[in-house]
Amino acid sequence: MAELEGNDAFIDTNKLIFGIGQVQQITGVSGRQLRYWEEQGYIQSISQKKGAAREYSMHTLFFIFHVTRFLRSGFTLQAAVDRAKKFDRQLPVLREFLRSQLKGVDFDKDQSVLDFGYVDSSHTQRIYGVVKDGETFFRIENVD
DNA sequence: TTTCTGACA
DNA sequence: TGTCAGAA
Repeated sequence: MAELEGNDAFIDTNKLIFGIGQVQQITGVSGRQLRYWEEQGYIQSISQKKGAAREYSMHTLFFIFHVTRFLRSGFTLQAAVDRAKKFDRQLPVLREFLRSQLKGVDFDKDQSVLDFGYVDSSHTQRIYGVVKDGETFFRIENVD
């Protein structure tokens, strides 16, 4: 089982800035909408002063992307934003859990196996997450 | 050329 | 929300 490398970031994602034109191309949201959403307080641009060109953080870009997904699902703008915010709060938790609990990933011919380590402190069982044929499920195995 | 604000449909 | 005008 290969060990997972440390998660030290090589790129400071906080320095990845996007202009409104780039956001339009990437998310498909029009500049008119982006300005309106900001005016309504749904999104924020980096220090939006006077007539200066707006700049968006990568985090905001992701947020906008998620809002559009919920909009396509039929939610109102307000509801889509609420959903996106909720999703945003979940990400750090998911990342923390995976970073600390995922021990490694094995790739077999017909399946991928995620090693989540021991089930408890007794270290008698190990739990795996399996991805096979488009399905996902857990598997617990006794440790020799 | 791109973006900004304001305004009209 | 799209689009247009006039100004950075």
